[in-house]
Amino acid sequence: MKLIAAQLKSDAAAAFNALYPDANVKEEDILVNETKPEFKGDYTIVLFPFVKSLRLNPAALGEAIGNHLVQNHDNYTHHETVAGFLNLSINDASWAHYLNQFNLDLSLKANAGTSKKIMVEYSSPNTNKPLHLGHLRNNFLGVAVANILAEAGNQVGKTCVVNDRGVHICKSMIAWQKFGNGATPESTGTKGDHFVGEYYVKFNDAYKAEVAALVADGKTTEQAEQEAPIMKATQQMLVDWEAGKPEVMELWRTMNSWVYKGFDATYKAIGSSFDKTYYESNTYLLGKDLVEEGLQKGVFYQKEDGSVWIDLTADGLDEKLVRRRDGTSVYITQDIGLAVEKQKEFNLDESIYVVGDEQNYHFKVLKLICQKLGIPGADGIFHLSYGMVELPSGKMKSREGTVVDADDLVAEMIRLAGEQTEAAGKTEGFSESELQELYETIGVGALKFYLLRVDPKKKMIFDPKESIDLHGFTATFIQYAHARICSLLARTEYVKNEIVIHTDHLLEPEKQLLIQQEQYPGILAQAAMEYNPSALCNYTFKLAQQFNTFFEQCSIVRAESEEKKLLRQVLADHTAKIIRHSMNLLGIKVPNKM
RNA sequence: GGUUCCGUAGCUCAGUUGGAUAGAGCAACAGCCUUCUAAGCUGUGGGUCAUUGGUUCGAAUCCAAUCGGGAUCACCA
Repeated sequence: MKLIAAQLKSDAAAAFNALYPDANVKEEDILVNETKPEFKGDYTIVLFPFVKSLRLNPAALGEAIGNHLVQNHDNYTHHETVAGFLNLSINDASWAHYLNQFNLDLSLKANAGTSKKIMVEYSSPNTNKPLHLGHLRNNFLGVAVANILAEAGNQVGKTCVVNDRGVHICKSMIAWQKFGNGATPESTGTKGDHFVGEYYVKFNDAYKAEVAALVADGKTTEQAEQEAPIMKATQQMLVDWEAGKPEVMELWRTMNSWVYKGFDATYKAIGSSFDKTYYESNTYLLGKDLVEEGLQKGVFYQKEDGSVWIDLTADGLDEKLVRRRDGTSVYITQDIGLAVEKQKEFNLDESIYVVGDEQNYHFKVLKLICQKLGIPGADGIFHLSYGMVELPSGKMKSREGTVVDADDLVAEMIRLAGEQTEAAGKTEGFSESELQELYETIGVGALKFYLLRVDPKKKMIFDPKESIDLHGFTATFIQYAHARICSLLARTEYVKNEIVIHTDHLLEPEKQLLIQQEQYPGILAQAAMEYNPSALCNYTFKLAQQFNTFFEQCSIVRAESEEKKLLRQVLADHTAKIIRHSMNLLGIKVPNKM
């Protein structure tokens, strides 16, 4: 089935070519907009692009094309050219036809662009501290983008690379050895990732104290930082870990297992899941062979001290180290190795990395090196770069204790959702467990929407006061519209049936809602093409807004006729279906009543 | 300093491959519940689209310069 706007494009192209055979106008040359409310019409064709080549003034051209369309097609009833814009009115029968044909799955499939094999990597936690606000944006983006790409016809997997080794992990291990006295998450009643995070903080406190003491003894700060016993012990532990020393390995496994238990709970609460998890402890040695290979191919070169480099100055970048003097590999080398590994395992057309924009340079380099090495799938590497989340007071800084913890934030949002629901007196008819579910739906939904509604590429400000607002441009607003529709359809005994909807003249709110609904497949395709969930947020909010206007002005209970009643029920039903569909892609639940 | 991203209403953000009088939400103000859920609706005020120049029928959008801000340029990850 063809959407009305798409049909208009092809009809208009045909009209151009019939009237001006030399023009050779293609469908994609034609720009169709929704007609602005102050003008008569539903859709608008922009004439300016053709004015010059056809040597006609806009008014004459609009008149000619408009006449041709109205005379040759039943579905255009009226045209009017205003300053180079050809406004066309669509006849009600066409809208009725669209409504009867409405099938979300079919129309989306018809619009599906690609069918690639895609892997989305996101979340990338460290096992020395709990997830924070920045991780939330990352996770929400990862899930939403994966969902959207899958809906657009691709085969999509989700993966997570856990940073479970390294000096920072050893820090919390050392601190636990020193100060833990055998405490566990169970013994202290603390969530595992928070428990381990506390020892990471304890490490830093102890380290700071040791450094201060050494400086008081007359050492320079630099010396003190190097010689502090706790730091030395940490470095020794890393060496022991790499050597596989049993007691270190056991402590490492135990503490990581605490963290994973904590992460699982967080992921469950925010709806994140993965098809495959990579652990850096397994992948950090990958890529070593590739250095040799690169040397042989002449992609890399060796300096006198033995370190290995790649020269990217011809590509406008710098020289980049890929293997240290001592023969150990660096971060980027592991990433190249992992890219190869992923490719072997999944044979991807596209490998997406959801990673903050502070790593733009890193991923440019990664892709370039992979391409130069001729690694399969290198061209499909795509860094989905997103901006940092900042607070109104500025950046989050762990040193200043301004990092917003993910679990705390989720809990607070749910609590506030409950508080506001009760304050609004909307708890009647719910069981205790239903209420709990509703609060989660509202609280978590609000948080997700708040973080997803901004263009991923842009940095954003997280204003706690604003984020808990459940009015206006929020998930709650959309959820509320959905709940209203559900209760409305139940109350007015909506029975879907096959009768032809005879629309006697559509009212403005009805038509506006229709036009809005018709945009959905295009918006979804755009969101997939741009890897941009915020396009869905903006659209869905606009749709809900449009519905609310319609809801105020077009009564179903007191509809003028049975046809009108059914028409409005169908419009409401379709609105709810689109809301459910799009919110589901965003990872946001919608309640049937609230 | 090199590279790169950004600058739109008091605040947070939209603004399609350049198109009509630059739009939402929040905040402020004024209305609307004996009628389908008021977490809603309607209305008012609020703009040098950082600045200057250029490209053209037409610029928030493209180009250049300037000002202001962020990120990055580790034998860290």
